[in-house]
Amino acid sequence: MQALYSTLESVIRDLYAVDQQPELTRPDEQFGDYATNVAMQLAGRLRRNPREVADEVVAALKEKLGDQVSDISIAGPGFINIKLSDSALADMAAAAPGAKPDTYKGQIVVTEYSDPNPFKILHAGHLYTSVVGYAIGSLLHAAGAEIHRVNFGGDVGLHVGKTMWAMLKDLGGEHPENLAEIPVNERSAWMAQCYVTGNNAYDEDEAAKQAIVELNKKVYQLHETGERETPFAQMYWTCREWSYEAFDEFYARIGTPFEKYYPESICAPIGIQTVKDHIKPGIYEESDGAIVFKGEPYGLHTRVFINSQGIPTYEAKDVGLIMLKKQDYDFDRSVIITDNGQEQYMAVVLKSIEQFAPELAAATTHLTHGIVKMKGGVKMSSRKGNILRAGDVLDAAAEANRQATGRDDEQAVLGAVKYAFLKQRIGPDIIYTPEESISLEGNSGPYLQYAHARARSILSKSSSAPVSAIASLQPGERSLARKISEYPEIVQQAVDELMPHHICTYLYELAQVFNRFYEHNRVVGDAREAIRVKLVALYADVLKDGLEMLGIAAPERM
RNA sequence: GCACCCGUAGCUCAGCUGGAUAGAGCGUUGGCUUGCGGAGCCAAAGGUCGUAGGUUCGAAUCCUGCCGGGUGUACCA
Repeated sequence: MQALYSTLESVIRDLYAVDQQPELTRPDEQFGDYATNVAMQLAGRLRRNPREVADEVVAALKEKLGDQVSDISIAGPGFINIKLSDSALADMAAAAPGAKPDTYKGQIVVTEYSDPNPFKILHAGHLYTSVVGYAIGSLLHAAGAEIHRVNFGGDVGLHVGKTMWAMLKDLGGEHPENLAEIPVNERSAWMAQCYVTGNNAYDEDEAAKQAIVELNKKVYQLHETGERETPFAQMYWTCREWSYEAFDEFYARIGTPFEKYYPESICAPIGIQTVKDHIKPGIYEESDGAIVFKGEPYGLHTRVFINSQGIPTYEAKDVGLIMLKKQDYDFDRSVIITDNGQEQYMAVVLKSIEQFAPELAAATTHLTHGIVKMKGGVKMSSRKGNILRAGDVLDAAAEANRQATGRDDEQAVLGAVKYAFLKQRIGPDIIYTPEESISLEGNSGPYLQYAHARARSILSKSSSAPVSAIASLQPGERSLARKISEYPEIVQQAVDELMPHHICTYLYELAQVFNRFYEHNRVVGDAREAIRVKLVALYADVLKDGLEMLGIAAPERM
């Protein structure tokens, strides 16, 4: 591919002495292996007939490529279609499984995603962003980056005040000893319920609202003073620990571990300091007792970084987080993945940082995804308690898998859920339908896992050594080789866009091509067994590589 | 009000750095019985790519207006 591209580029330079970036695409198989529209682009620039230009380019290409190609032809308004020789195509396929881009070679990249808040419950959205974030991290890693996966969450903030308020009510006051009565497996649910209760009280009861605001301040003070012994402090620290234990357990279960948690309490001091150090016109400014950044000059809006009570908002903590990440990792790039409700918010935060640390703002990428919605389009809110919990999603998938196969296969369950999330382009909302997400048929995770296991099974039945080089291919074999050879280009595209769904789309198409091949071509026992075993092995290797990059297991047997 | 995002088959989505007949899964209808794993394969039906213009040799893709849906917009996260 790369060689073909440079050849095409040099041919154009030699012929026309112009700097034209040619485009090489993978056309419909009937047209060839590669196609370029460069003749039509050049025709416009040179004011010539596109077919004539194409003729000249084709002649030069044939000259240079020699037996690398079996045919180069002109079609339609001036497309140049290139068909590789069988051996050249087979060589490309053979190199496909291990080929990786070097886009991020030598770079340190910090990825931050999932970001659940302690004292609240993990919902389907956290599951989604964990899966997607993990896959994006894998893409960066595959492209050569040294990757650090971190997680940011609010162990301080109004939601903690709300939860603590309801906890105090439920436990009859500051009685940390009563926490022992809550069964271990009910801790998360209890805290989630307290949050909902506290949130409702905050909205409906003025006295409760005042009390919650005070509790919020009190929690901040715990961090300032390091207090851990008072009954209130014991309650807070115990429940905070429960949250992180639950998070660890969850991430371990789904296979998306994190290297570090950045609690907001850690980010707050450095955030406040950074903001205060830059109180000057055009950066952070005092307004109505609060410290704000005015985004209007940049087409953005004004946001509060430190409120009039002196408490840092999420904005200041995010500033602190960015400073801390830089201190800890000295990254070349920081990738933050959140839902798209944060897009304009983050734009303000980054614009404010740009005013005093432009290089830091420039090295930060904010990727946003949609919200997980239930079928029917109802947005889930942990504030109201009508949420689909992360555990519920996995449990439903496990139950469906059990119904379908009569077995408990955690790998298939995770594969189903992860793939259902990953196959969709990152950006728009995700309409989550439990029944569909766990489907074992069609474009699904288990389909691909099964495809891989099946291919391995075929290989285990053959005693034939795969050929080292393939000289010629029959039509079905050629289609398979051609599809396999596309893999590196797909990975490159996924890396360039940081879009894992390209991998999903490709792997599914690959499996379809294979199944068609396999339907009509015997492998074990056939005269062409050595060649076909080679192709099946390459196919299985690409499936495995792709699935694992997505964070999906590729079992040998199912 | 202003800003941003989204409208492709009954449903869920690919395709969007402009290109050759708009693709897939699910669902619907009809085929594939003895062979390497049928979680499969083959076929049919189903689309004014929200809408009206514009740019272009060429527009689902780029630009503008409109319609419909969503999000954000100062002391929540």
